[in-house]
Amino acid sequence: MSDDVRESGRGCARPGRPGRRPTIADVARQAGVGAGTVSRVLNESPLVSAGTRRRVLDVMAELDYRPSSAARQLSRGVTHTIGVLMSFFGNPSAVERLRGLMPQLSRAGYDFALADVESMEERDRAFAHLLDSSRVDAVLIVSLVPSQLELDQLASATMPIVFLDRLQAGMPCVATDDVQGGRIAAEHLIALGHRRIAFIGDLPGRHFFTSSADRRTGFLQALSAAGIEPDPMLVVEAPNGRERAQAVADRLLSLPERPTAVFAASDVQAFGVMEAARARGLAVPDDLSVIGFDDIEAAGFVGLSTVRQPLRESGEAAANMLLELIDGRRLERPVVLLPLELVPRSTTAPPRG
Amino acid sequence: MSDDVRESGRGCARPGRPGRRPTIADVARQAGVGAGTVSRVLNESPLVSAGTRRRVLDVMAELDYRPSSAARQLSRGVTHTIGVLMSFFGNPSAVERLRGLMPQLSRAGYDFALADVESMEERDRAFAHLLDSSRVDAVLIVSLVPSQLELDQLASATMPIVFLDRLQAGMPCVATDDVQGGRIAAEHLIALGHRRIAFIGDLPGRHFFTSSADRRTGFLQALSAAGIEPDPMLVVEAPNGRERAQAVADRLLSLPERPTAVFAASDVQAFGVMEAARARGLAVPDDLSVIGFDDIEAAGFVGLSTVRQPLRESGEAAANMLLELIDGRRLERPVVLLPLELVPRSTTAPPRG
DNA sequence: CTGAAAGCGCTTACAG
DNA sequence: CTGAAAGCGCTTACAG
Repeated sequence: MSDDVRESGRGCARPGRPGRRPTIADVARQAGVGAGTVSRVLNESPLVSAGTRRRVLDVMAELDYRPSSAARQLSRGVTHTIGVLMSFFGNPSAVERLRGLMPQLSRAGYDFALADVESMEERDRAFAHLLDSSRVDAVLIVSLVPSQLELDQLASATMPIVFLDRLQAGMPCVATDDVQGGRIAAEHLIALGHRRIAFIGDLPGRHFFTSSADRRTGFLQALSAAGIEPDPMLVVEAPNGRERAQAVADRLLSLPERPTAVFAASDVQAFGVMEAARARGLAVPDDLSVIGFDDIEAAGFVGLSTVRQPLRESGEAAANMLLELIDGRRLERPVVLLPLELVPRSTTAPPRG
Repeated sequence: MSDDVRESGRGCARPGRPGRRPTIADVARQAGVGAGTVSRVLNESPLVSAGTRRRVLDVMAELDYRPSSAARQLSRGVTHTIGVLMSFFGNPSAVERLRGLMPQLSRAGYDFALADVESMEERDRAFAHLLDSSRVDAVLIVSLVPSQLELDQLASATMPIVFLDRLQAGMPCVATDDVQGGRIAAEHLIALGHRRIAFIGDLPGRHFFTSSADRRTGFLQALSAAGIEPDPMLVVEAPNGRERAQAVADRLLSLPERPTAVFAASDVQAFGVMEAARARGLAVPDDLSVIGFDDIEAAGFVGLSTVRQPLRESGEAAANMLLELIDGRRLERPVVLLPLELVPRSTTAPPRG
C-alpha cells in the first residue's frame, strides 16, 4: 500500500491527468493546506509550523513538484537571471572573462541569458530583448562599444547595467587601461634595446572595440618618451585574425629597413607575425622580437611574450558589481581599473649586434 | 503640443506613475481598445483590422511598451529558451560547439539559459533547475555523461532533450566515433613506420567523459590490426591539463626503450608532451612524433598534427535537432555521427633511421 | 473584427 | 501560524 503510493509518485506523471505537471494547488490539496502555506514553505518563511512544513515537503517530494519559474517571476517581479551581451567569438578572451563571472553569480542563484552578438542584426535584437526588465534582473555588456541609439535605450532601462572591458562614462564598469598596456609592451622592447619597432593593431571591426587603438596610443607615447620618432610605415592595422596579421607582417618584414621588433595588439595577431617571420626564415627572437597582448592560453604553449590582462578577475569584479547593484546597494567603486602585467617569455630579446 | 506628447513618451517612465512600466492594459486604454486586441496585435493575429492595428502600434511606440516575457510564458506555456548544460571550461572545444549552436537558434528566436557545471554541486543544481519545463522549451547536454539518477530525472522530464558529444542510448544525440578517432591517429603513426607508440589519455574526471577511453580503444585496435603488441608501459592516463600530461610524458621519455611516437587524447595534452620532449632536448618530429586530438586553434599555431572533430558542425546539427523536436516533429535521424578527419602537420614524421 | 472574462501558477497583504 | 482572495501581465476561447 505505501509501496503503491510511492510507485505512483514516481514515474512520468500523476495518474489521472497525464502530462500535467503538479501545481501549487495540487500540493496544497494533497497536504490539506492552503496554497499560501505551500508558498510559504517554498520561500522558507518562518511563518509555518514545523509539522505543517514537514507534511508539505513530503507531498512536494511525492508529487515531484517543481514551482513554475514563470509564475514566480510574474508575481514577484524578479527573474534571477543576468543578461549577458557579448561577442562570444570575435574575442577569444571573452570566454575567460565568463569563467570569472559565472561561478559567483550562479552560486548566488542566478541564471544567465546569453546573447551572442556577431552581426549588427543580432546586436539590435539582443539589445531590445535584454532590456526587457521582465526578462533579466541586470545586464552585463562585454567589450562592446554602444552606439548613441543604444546608449539612449540603456538610459531608459530600469535594471542595473555594468560594462566589462569598456570604460563607459557614467556607467559602472570594469576595465583595464589599454593605453598603459601599450606603454608596457613598448617599454619592454625599448628596454631590450630596440629602436625600430613596429605596431600591428586590430582594425576596429563591426563592434567598434577601442582597445587596439588605445594600445597604439600607449605604444606611441612610450616611443616618444624614449626619444624615438615612430616610423609611420611601421604602425599599421589589420582586420582581426591571424592570417590578416600575417599578411601585414610579411609586408613589414620585406621593408628595406625592417623592424627589429613587433608589438601586436593581440596574441592572435602576434602568432600571425611569428608565422610571417618563419616563412621568411627569420629567427624569433634573434632576428625579430615579438610581443603580443592578452596572454591567451596558446601564448604559454608557444612561449610568446605578452601583456597579460586579468581576464578571470575582471569577470569576478563584474559579478560583484552586479550583485551589489541588484541588492540596491551603492557601488563604492563604480569604476574598477584592473592592472596589466608584462609577461616576458622567449619571443623577445635584445636586437642582434 | 504634439511635441509635448512625444517628450513625455520618451525618457524613463510615463508621467504619473514613475518607474512603472506600461502594461498591456495601459496600451489598451490609451488606444481605446480591449487588452485582447492589443494582445492580438502583439501576436500578429489576422483578426485585427488594419486601422486598429495601426493605432495600437502607434500607442505601443509612444509608450515604449514591451510585453512582459514572464506573463507571456505563464499564459502560453512556452519560454523560447533553450537550456544548455555544459562544462564550459573543462573542455576547450565546448565553446566552438556553441559557436555552431547559437546563431541558428537565436535566429529562430530562442534564448539560452546556460548552466556551467564544473563541480558536482553545480551539476545537481543545474539538472534540477533546467528540467523545470516552465524555464526552458528544450535542453541540450554537452559532453556530460549522466548518472543513473540523472537519467531518471531526464526520463521524467517533459521537454525534449538532446545530447551533444555523447552517445546516449535511447536519446537523440550528436556525436563522433571516438573509437574510430583513436584508430585514425594510430594508423597515421603506423603508416609513418612507428612501432613503439605511446598513448596518453585523460583520466575520467568528475564529469565522466568517456571520449579518452574510447580513443584508447581505437588506438589499441589499430595496433592489433597492424600486428603490433602494445606495451602496457606505454599506455597511460593523466588527470586533464597540460602540466600533468607533461609530467607523465617525461616519465615515458625517460624509459630505456622510449617510444618514437605519442598519441595524446587531446591537443592540450599533446602540448604537454611537446614540452616534455623539448625539456629533454628531443626534437619533434625527428626524435619523437606527436599527434593530438581536437584540432583546437592553438594546434594550428604550433603545427601540431591532430585528429579534427567537426565541432562547429556538431553544434549546428544539435540546433537542428532541438528545433525539430520543439516543433513536435519526429527526428529522421535521432543519432547523428559526425566524421573525424586526420590533420597531419609538422609534428609527425617517420621515425629516425 | 472586437470586448469581457477566465485562466496560467505563483506571492502577499489581510484578517483571523 | 494559516486560509481566502486579489494581483502579477499576458492569452484565448466565448459570445457577439
